[in-house]
Amino acid sequence: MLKISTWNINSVRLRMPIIAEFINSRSPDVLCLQETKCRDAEFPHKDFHALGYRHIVINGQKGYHGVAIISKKPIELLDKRDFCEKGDARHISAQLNIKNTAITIHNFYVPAGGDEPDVTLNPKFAHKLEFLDEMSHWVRKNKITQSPSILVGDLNIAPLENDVWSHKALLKVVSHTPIEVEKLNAFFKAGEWIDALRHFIPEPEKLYTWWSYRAADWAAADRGRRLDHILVSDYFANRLKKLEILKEARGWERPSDHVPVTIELSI
DNA sequence: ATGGTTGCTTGGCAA
Repeated sequence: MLKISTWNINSVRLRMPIIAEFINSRSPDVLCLQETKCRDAEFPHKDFHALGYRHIVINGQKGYHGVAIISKKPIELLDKRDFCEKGDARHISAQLNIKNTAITIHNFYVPAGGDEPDVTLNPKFAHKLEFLDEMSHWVRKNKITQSPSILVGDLNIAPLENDVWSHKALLKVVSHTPIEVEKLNAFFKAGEWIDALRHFIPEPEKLYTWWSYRAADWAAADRGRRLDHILVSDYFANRLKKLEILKEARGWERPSDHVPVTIELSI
């Protein structure tokens, strides 16, 4: 079995106590983090080593973005791809070998896209759409899904109607606009990815991984969105065994606004 | 319709 988790941590240094809490209770083989928000030299390697994770690859930058793959078993760094050539730390990939099977793990932090869903008024929204187009091109050109591949991360889009608390209320809110959903679906199609979360919990059940910091009472309002995703290539179609979306982590001490998502795969 | 919070860093952005 392979147990892999993804979590937008919103500052890895600040969140180390709850990362330890998560690791001690769930103990994934591989933990993928987004929004680490520190330079590579500032990454808390020692804390992860002490928790039993000695194999770490990181793509960090000062203050913004940043992704990491943290593993109990040896992993090999494959790539840190600069989508849209902006120098942002939004992707890292690594290879994990289990029982003579080479598994590629891609960890993404897709641009949030700002507040205004208009490419002419908002360059951040244009960047987000361009980033998604480039992802589709990349997955097709490099035949990413023709070998055993797992893609995780904060894709900053909730594609399905029940991936948000109100489809109608969010149609003009960045993360759920039709153009973003169309681009993300094009990416899904380009790789023939399997949506692992919806494999376990199909529509029309509501499914969220993020709750805003701005709600007075996030749990009572429960106005969430499914922004975090795990996609697997065809190799894993009959190997998906278990899913956990750890909603309670949103209520932990000094939480991230995202919660950890974990799947188990048989290899 | 608007404002609400958090993190990085100390003045505003970005989310």
